[in-house]
Amino acid sequence: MRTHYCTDLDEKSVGEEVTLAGWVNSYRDHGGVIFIDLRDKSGLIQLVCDPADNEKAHKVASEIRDEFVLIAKGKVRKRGEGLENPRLKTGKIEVVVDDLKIENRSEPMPFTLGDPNVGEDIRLKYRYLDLRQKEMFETFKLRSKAAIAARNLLDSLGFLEVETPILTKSTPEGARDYLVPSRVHNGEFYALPQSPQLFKQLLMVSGFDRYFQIAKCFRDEDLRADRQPEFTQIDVEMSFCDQEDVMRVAEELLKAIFNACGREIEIPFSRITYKESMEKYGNDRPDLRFGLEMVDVIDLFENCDSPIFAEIAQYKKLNRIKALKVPGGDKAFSRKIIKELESFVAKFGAKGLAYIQVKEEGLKGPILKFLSDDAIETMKSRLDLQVGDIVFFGAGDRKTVWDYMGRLRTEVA
RNA sequence: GCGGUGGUAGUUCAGUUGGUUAGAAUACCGCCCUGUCACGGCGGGGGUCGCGAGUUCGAGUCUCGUCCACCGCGCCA
Repeated sequence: MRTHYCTDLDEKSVGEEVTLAGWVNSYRDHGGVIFIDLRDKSGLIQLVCDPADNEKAHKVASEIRDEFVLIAKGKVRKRGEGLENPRLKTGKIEVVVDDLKIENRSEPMPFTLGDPNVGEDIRLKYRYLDLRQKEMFETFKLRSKAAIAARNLLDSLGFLEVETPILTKSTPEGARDYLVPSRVHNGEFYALPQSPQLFKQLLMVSGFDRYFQIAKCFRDEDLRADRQPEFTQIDVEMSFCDQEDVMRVAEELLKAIFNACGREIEIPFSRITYKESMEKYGNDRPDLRFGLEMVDVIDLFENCDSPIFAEIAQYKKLNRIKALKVPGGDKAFSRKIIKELESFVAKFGAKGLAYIQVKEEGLKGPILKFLSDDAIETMKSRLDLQVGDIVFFGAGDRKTVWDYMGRLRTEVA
């Protein structure tokens, strides 16, 4: 029935009789000629219904509204001079319709496709409409490609794909289990797996050696913008291996997945120790797309005139005083923004947020008066301060300082 | 569980200090329009202002309660 997808056609198709099927993306009724942008999974093409060409098709076309489902038979024609649409992949051609069938009519749309401001609740309510959008289809396609690439790569490395049960016994980890009542065992419940670890030992001791699964995981915890209660995890397990083996498999896997999605990445990845990551970035999954490394300055406060800072500087193992220089930050951050950053870090246990501004006329900030001239000079060179910079300071026990300074780092980035 | 923000037309939003008949864009309906591609022109319909109380001569607007949504914290590897 259908002979082509919309974007299969191009200038080479001119003159061909084709049958297309799809949805009305938009229509323009000029009273005489009617234009229809027809959409299928491949993209758009313009249909033309001119009463001079075919009166019957034009009459059908005059009833058309957005999102009607059509089957259109017609001939591919090159568009005239100046009538081309460079924004369309098929913009140099159009299809002159000589037989138009309305397969299905559509109610008016409850929301505008492609409008990025439409709330997610309404999009989910009309999921079948939402999924018509190209971006939605591309997302599914990307996911499919990633999953297939992961399977192929792991298969090539000798991993066996397994599936483990969903209805299982609760294995108390950190997260709450989702529970499913059992009909057979009255009053008892199955738990849905938080992750598929439960069956690891069973397979490993049985000598399966290497296996993986692309597994659904369930955690009955509150959501975040980037966190769902139900998600998919690639679980890879291997026997008789060391850290290096595990990292190599992970790198190969990520390379294969990114490659399948059209991105080249370099392996091996750069590696830093846990300690270095915590000291410079304040967490164990640092965002390395920007610098903004925190710098240790605890030694400079050792004999300073502030009892609070001096006290903290006494215990170098447990405490930290970290400086975070934001180049050009003095100009970029208004008083108000700095206030907001202060209350931002306060949420994570910061007692305050000291800072030093680097002005034309010199350094400015309330903590300068506590520091010796020597310490200030050392600070200048250690942080390589330039006019226009701002430096934030976090002081206290190391876990707290790492946490809020690390969060501050990504917040200001 | 806690905090912040929001809820007004199908959708996205505006609505002044509490004051006449609650607006715009888009969508929808009707008429007109033969080269548009976000087509255009004219006209029209469409509202439990989340819900419930309260203050007031008068509430979309103020107060309290409640429900829902989003964002964050707690929680969550």
